[in-house]
Amino acid sequence: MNTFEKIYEVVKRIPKGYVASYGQVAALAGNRRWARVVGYALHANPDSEQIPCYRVVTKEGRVSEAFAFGGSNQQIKLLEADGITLVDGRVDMKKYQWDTPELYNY
DNA sequence: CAGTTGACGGCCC
DNA sequence: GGGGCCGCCAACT
Repeated sequence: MNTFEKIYEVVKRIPKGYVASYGQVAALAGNRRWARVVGYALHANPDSEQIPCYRVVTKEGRVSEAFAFGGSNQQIKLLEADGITLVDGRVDMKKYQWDTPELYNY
């Protein structure tokens, strides 16, 4: 399995109602230094239907402006549809960060 | 094959 | 708390 696929597998495990930071996804994918690679991988998102890349935000809870299919506006909308409240365009990481990834470590 | 790029993160002002 | 700088690693050209 290549690096991108590892990253996608992790993103797919993010539970509804939570978000994960790029660094967190990178760590779960195998290397915490892949934060930038995660961003790259999600930009190249091959399957937006199965990969909830909108649940991945920066450590500050900020969404990307170059969101693949509708801009950050669309991403915010999707997050709110998951029950996540955005304050000033940001997610409250303290509340919504995916803090139990081990429970989803199949 | 070598240099550049980027949906980032940490550290320092 | 916000802005800038540097390091990081795979993909791209």
